[in-house]
Amino acid sequence: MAFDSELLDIAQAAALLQVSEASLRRWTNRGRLPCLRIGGRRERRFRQADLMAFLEPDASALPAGHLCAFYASDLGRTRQAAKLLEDGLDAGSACILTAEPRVRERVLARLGRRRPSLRRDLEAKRLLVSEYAELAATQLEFWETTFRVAMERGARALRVVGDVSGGRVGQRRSFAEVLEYEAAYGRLARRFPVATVCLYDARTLSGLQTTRLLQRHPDLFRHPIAHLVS
Amino acid sequence: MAFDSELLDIAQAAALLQVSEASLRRWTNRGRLPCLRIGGRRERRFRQADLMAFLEPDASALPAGHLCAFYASDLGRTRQAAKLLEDGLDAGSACILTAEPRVRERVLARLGRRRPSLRRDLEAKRLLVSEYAELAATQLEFWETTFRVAMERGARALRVVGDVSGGRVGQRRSFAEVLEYEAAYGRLARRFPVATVCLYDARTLSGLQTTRLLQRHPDLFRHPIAHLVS
DNA sequence: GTACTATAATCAACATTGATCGTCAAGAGA
DNA sequence: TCTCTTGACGATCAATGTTGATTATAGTAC
Repeated sequence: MAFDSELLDIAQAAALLQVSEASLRRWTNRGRLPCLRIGGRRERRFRQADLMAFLEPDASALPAGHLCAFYASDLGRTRQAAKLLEDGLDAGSACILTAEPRVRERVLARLGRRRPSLRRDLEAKRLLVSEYAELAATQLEFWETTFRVAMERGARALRVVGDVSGGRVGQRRSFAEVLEYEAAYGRLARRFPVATVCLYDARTLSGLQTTRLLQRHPDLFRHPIAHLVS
Repeated sequence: MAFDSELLDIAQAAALLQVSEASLRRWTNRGRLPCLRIGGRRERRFRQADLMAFLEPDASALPAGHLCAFYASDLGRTRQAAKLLEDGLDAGSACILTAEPRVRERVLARLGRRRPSLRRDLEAKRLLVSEYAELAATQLEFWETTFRVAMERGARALRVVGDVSGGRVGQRRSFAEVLEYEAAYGRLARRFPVATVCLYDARTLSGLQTTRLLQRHPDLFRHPIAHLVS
């Protein structure tokens, strides 16, 4: 069977995705998978691009992008950061954890329990730890040089996990400054193959602030979020 | 085989649409598909544009899903709701607006200014307006029957815009009840080709509440959000 | 120009397929 | 555990696919 044509009938589409035709019919009937209809029998025709887009990316294989996530407890923060770093290291990415010392300790402790090779990851600089600089400009320079060095050392992908709410940053910077920093970081990170997850403490945010943060992380969303907040 | 030329012969057209030449002949003979004739043998030639136009879309602009959005002002609420309904009506979806009377008035007024045919849309039940029921169970039954009736009436896609924060619901129901309602609605809506946008007032939400709401609208996100909140 | 072959149209008869509905048991996830 | 999804089956209906035969034209070789 040849898949070289743009449009596929339901049998070809089922073979391509390795699912039953019944599932394709259910998915299209419920509007989850787009399809075209042709002829008096309204036969389905699928675009290859739609079928490939229907394959959801794996959570542990974050593609490059600028994302954010929220925690509602200190344990939640530790768990999220450790999981993201574990997945990144497993995927062979050069990873960077940025958080205040107490948080770093907890995350590394949890990570070490699940990952015996953690010490070697740190020594080989596959995992770097750092703390947010006082000045946003200083921090942005740090990212620029760190990303560049990592790429020169042969890294194929990067992963950044930052606890933005924690430590000095969350307390000393105004919220407007945080927003501005996020926007600037997004522009910088776009030039590198880096998957970034900014962690925020949901307990310290208002609803309005949370939505403003989401606007600064458009990679999170499946659809354009022009009207997510207004 | 190359399809880059403007005119396709019947073999190329059949390959493009993944149908038999016999069907193309039948469709052209009955005038359902335009084609050009050439030479003393009256051979068929097809324009690519005609072939693509013969493919009928089966999904509306927005794919089905259960989304939410936030507003920070009454005007923002009106604007978002009107825009979503306008897009839905343009896409041919059967649309439903659920909000308290004062909000409905404003949304319909704004929509009417941009859409002269609004009155006919209402009369033809392409656009329904309603209000949230006191009991969640009652409201869920309303959705079930409304969706079913709309589909039986020939609707190919549905669109729901609901102002959850507004009116009685936001005030009388506890936040936990809202969360539970959203989860139940999500399970119900999954069975229909419906694109739903639940509108929330960001001014009345805490950061924690906002993140909990986001968890109940996983269709918003590009990636699984198992770790978006913890 | 002629002769020959390949091709497309047309028509008819028949076999196949896909859509739609319902049901149901096994499996995957929460 | 319970719920939802998936794959599979059956039945029905109408459109589609297939095949064959015939005819006239297009393309090609001479």
